[in-house]
Amino acid sequence: MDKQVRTRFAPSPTGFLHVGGLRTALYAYLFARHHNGKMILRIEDTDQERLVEGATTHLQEVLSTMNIDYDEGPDKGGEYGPYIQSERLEIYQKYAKELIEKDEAYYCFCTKDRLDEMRESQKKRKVAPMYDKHCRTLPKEDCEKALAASTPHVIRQAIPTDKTISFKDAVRGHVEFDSNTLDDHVLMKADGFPTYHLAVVVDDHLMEISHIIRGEEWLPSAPKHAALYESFGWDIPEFVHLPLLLNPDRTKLSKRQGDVNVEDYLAKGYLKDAIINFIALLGWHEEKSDQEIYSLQELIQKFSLDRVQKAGAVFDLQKFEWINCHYIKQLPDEELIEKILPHLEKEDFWQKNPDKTLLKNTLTDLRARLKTLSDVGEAIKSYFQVTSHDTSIYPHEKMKIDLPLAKKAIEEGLKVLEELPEEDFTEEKTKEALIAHVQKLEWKNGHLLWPLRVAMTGEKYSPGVFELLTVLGKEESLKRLKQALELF
RNA sequence: GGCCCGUUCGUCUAGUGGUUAGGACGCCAGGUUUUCAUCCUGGUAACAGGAGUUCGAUUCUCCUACGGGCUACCA
Repeated sequence: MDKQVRTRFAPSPTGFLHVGGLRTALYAYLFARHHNGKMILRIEDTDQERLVEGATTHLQEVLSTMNIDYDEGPDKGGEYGPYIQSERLEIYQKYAKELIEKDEAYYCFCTKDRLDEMRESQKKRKVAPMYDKHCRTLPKEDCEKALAASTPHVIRQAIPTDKTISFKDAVRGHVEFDSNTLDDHVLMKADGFPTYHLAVVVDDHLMEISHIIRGEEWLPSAPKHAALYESFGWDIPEFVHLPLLLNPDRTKLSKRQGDVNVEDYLAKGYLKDAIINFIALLGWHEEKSDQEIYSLQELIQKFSLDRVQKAGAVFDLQKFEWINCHYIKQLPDEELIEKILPHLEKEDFWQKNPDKTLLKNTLTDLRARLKTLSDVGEAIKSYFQVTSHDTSIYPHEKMKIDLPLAKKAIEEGLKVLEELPEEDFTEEKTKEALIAHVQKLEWKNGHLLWPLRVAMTGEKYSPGVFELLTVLGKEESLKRLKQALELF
């Protein structure tokens, strides 16, 4: 790469960060870092109506928590600023004027009514709805008169006629369009703001962006941008149109079919490393490799544009959960506890009994149970409380045990456990002792273990007897068993 | 309707002019812990269709089908 690599992520501040946006940002970041280049954050707020207050700050925060550490942007500064488009209006106006002078753009005074009518009739005749270029041939005098009278107007791009516009896309190769199918779309709106098409081209050029990495939904407007570069006489950066992220039904990923915001997943307790890992693999994969787990550093080292997939990728929650599980299992004790605490604080049982020692004892079992951090309550509540004593659980079909027998089992268990010293409340020792007793009684394991487990938790599903005994310790275990005995 | 893009197991993907088309998630079965979760073992499952090039195409070319995206003074 002879020129310095400069990529940008250019969201509009209209709300939360979409996972598709995160992937675009991630790829821009990975590519820039891989080539020792720069990544820029640029805020595209040219649509005043869709602005959401605080969205820019929020965007910056989320990127930062995801460790996507861009080099230039509204909050970081840089030599190519300002990085917020609403602060660059004079720049766009200047370049729009230049296009007018070059006859590459023209003033348009058409009213909304006229345009609506025109489109309506085009639809009726089943022709492509496009601007009819009415003002493109407006006599100069009329145009000047209208301008002098301050008639509301826009500036439209004068798309060349009868031309093939082609460009190279890093993912798709050579792409070409017939210029006659391209609309003379608006470059400058009546409110003095540019549209995306003008702003993006001007800014990418001025900010010396080398690779335009964005979603595939932009591919149809890329030829217009290419034409604009040509009108200005500028070099065209490399286009990189990423395949779309998809719903399970293969439409463009959207709400209604699940969460799409990064902050939703963060809040649910998906780890950021897991999110990055999962998102990165949606549309990119290392050559000749089966690897599934990648750190951010590893991604930077291995990422390349030519391994980007052409087809869209379904956002598959199950695989996402699996990756998240993987990362949770690898978390060291201290970190796991730290991450889990905020989710635990919502739980009744924790508010009543915030026993950190007990929590620590559950960690091994907890790692096997968590899909997301927010599952923590469900996963360990039986260690903290006896939630219910549903006696209907005891006469269980499979176990062929009825209530009197269950009671007897608890008594037998108690006998053994009372004699076991506190320090022998480990998985191995409790198992040894209880199984030996089962053999002595000539029972089946389940006849003793099942009632003990339910007695200690009051639940149909819970951790195993030996785990419970180990985590709870002698005192608490015996207390619970005796309690159960009274209840039944 | 028009324009553009795409198509390997259900999903994410690896791969090659000659392969038993590989892995992961999921699912199913078995094992461990007589619950659940974890863990281990095994299994299920794909080159959209047609034509051409070729001794041979999943791989190269074309066509068709299907899917998707775009089609605003939104981005």
